[in-house]
Amino acid sequence: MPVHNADIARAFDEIADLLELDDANPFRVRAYRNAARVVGELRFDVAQRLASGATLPKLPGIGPDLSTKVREIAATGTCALLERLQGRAPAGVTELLSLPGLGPKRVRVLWHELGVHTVEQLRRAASDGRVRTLPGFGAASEAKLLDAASARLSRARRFKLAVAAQYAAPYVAYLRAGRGVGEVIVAGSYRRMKETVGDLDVLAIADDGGATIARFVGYDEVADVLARGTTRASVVLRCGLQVDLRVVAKESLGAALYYFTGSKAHNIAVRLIARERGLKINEYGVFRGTRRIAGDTEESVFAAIGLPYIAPELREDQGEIEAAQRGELPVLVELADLRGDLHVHTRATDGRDALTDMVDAARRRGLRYVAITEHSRRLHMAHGLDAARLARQGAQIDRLNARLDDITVLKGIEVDILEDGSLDLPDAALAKLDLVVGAVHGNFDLSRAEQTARIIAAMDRPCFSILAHPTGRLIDDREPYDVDMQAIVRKARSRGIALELNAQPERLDLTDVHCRMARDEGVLISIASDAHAVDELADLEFGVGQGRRGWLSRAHVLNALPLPQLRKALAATMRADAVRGT
DNA sequence: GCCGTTTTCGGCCCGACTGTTTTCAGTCG
Repeated sequence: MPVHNADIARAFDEIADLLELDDANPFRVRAYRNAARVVGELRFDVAQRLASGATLPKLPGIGPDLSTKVREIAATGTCALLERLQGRAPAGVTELLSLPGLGPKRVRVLWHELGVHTVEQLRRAASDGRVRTLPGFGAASEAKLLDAASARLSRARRFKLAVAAQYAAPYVAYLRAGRGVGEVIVAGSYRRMKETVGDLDVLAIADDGGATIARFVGYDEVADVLARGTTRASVVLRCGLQVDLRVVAKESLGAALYYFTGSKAHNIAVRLIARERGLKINEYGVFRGTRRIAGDTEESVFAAIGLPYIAPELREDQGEIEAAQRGELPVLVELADLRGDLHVHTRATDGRDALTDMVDAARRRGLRYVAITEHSRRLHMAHGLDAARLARQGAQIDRLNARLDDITVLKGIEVDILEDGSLDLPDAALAKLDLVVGAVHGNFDLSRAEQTARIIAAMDRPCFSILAHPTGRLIDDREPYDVDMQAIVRKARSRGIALELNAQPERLDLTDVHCRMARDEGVLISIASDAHAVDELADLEFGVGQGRRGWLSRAHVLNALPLPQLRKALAATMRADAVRGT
């Protein structure tokens, strides 16, 4: 069973949890948490690299001891310390730590005094009235824990970014309409464009904090008020999404925005830099002693500690601070940089809108080209195209192009990569197209070696331009298939193939980590909507957000190329001369 | 457990809210 970075990260996180329950030195706990984060966000597979005989580079915060444990876990899936700690604690107890209102101290009391170590046991103990008898607990805590345990047993914990956006936008508009309310901004992981968010962190500038808080908790979607002070409040909406509001003074907006955008790891790293300069950063500003020297804008916060502005999507402590210090921050791609969309469906297969409507919608969004890429015949459910229908659609596109002057329709296909690595349509049919987007839509459960070989075989076909949604994952719904992304990236580079960053909010596939891996290897990314309806072209926004998290500049994005250069790049992937019978 | 042009020891980011331990610990972001 191969061990992946996520497994190593999980092991470190569990060690940290168990150490906390053991009342260990909090800085030791932090070291394990940091190690979990660092390993989890690496752009290469640790176990694979070690197995190949290579050594690990020095990783920040991972010293001799943790580095030994990384190797131990990579080889065995666990380590002696973890097993020893697990032997001392009942299974499931660490999950209690993730419930709101429970930290190590209180979990320890629940466990030692009541024998409670699972969420279900906690729910029972809280509903029986046993929790309130414990030292440090009362009736109020008991009720909150009952709610938290019941909620955990019944609902999902994180919201996809696009779903959170549907709740955020009207709530923000409602808050803005309040008397004396100025700017209202959603910070946190939402602003960093993370693919899922656990809650919304909202900042509001307001004259009267109390009135704004009152308006906030009075919103008609609010199901529960978790906390309510003079400058902060927390609520849960009926959909289960938690929203936190902070009311800040106008002159502190930059500092507050910076502080509450995070990430936590980024903030901690930057505050260390500030401290080395004799400065203190908090949500009110940047201070030298008691004197406030910056904080009205985020730019002023960065400037005060000698850094250029770092875009929110980069703030993960993944090298952006060092890059900023060296003056080497990337200029990130923007939605306006996209000149086209290279993955779009129509009613001919499983899309909902007609070819002309999709093209018109793309044109209205300012795109200069759009590729029609229907499913191929294997996907019966989607009424996939065979060679004859594909040819007929090609003729239709020719006629359409003849009367369009401000957008070009490209002929493409989203062809299925079959289990043996062959493609679902004959090379001769593919060779007539402008581009071929290849995709895995079945046989997800092949072994890593088989899946990798299958996809690489497909990429070796004469006509193959872009690998669609390269890991096949559906966020919270389907795990990515097991594939050696490093090998895929290398193959893409050698053949001039681009990898797709599928912008559908439930896919966002590539991940940010893989995006950056591809970028570092010089592989172009196609940020594509995979739209099945006119409205879904707007999903490009989420793809761009993910791409920015993956450090992409315009130069790394295939569909940021002007049409002539795009055609040139695509032509190199369509080796029609290698196809017989054309 | 990590780290080092103030350091190989003694530090390790910072403030608000809650509930309950009547002066603050625990938790959270």
